[in-house]
Amino acid sequence: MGAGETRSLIVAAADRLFYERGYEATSFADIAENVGLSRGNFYYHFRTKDEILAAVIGRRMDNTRALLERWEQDADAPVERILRFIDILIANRSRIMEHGCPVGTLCAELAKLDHAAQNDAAELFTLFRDWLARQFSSLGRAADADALALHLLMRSQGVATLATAFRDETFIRREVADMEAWLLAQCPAAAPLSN
Amino acid sequence: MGAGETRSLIVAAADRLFYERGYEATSFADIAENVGLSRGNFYYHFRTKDEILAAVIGRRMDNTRALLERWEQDADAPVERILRFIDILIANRSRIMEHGCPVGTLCAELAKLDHAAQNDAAELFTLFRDWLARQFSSLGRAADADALALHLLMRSQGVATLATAFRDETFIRREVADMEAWLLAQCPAAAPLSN
DNA sequence: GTCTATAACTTGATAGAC
DNA sequence: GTCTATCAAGTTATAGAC
Repeated sequence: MGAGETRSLIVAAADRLFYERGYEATSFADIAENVGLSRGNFYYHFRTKDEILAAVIGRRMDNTRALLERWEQDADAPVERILRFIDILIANRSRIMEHGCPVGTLCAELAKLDHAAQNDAAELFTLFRDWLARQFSSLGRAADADALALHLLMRSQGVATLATAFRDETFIRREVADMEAWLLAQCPAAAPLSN
Repeated sequence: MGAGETRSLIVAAADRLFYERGYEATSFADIAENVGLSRGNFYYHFRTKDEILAAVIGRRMDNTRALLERWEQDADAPVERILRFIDILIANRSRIMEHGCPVGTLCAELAKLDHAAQNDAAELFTLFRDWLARQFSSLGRAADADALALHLLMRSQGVATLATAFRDETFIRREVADMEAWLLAQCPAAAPLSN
């Protein structure tokens, strides 16, 4: 097994464990055991825990960029694209009820640890924020596109947090329906006579 | 110094540290040092970390009940009372931008640790949920009072999470204004002719 | 009720053999 | 590139003197 491949396995395992258990609660031993490596060998690939975290954030950045690109290719209409974003609350509901949103919970934990990488983690939010803002701009809401993007991000984070606390799938579905109704109400094309 | 008093000091210190640094990242040594106690003596008051967590959650439950009672006494109108709830995002904005919401972040962390006390922590949310639902009921929205309460809780959680990630006070104030507008729109008295 | 001393273990991290 | 052996420091937790 090549070094690059082993490194990828380590980052993938760390990504999953950081999400499921949290960054602080995940030890080198946990990750090494998960990959089937000895603790000693682990340090050949990553010298510090901060290095693994940086690699995990980088991996999530790549995956998120790929996801947003896919949404953009799969749907032409901005509203359809934004609906894809909203739908992740439904698609990932089980994991969200168990472990929350991967981005929101990582940012919250790093903020408490006053970790140097907290701004890098927030960049994951920025990817969604800018992508959503571009969709709202295409929708004819260029003036407040960023505020609309943040509002939608805010809702998804609130839903994820309460879904984790109450483990209530009905709540998720109700709020998703409310978000979709809100989205359609934001579309100027829905009220052509008012222009 | 009596045992009860020392115990109170420990719980108060743990409450603050759990909020600022997180439960997992706070050690017995941190708490003991904060209170000015030796590590050994600490175990006279609390035998396990779970016991401290239970005491901290109990303290927060008491403080929350007192807070909700105060809001109820300070304002007679349900709308006014709900506005008090929304206002904590403004009043506590600095600490929220640094450490998030004390309830949301604790629930998220305990969920990841799969901790036995995660349901007890969620009861903190339930206090707000039931109190808000009572206010919405008084407002003439008995039919969907619980859904409205959860919606408002959801928004406050979303705002807290993004405020921590982006450290953006303007965002908080904009979303609070939006929440207040939403609240007034929910009030049936605002549209008497439609009844 | 408070302290020191210490046990038993896990943590992140290193050195060096293969 | 992978391993074993090992390190110092930190973790929860206990025993026993004062």
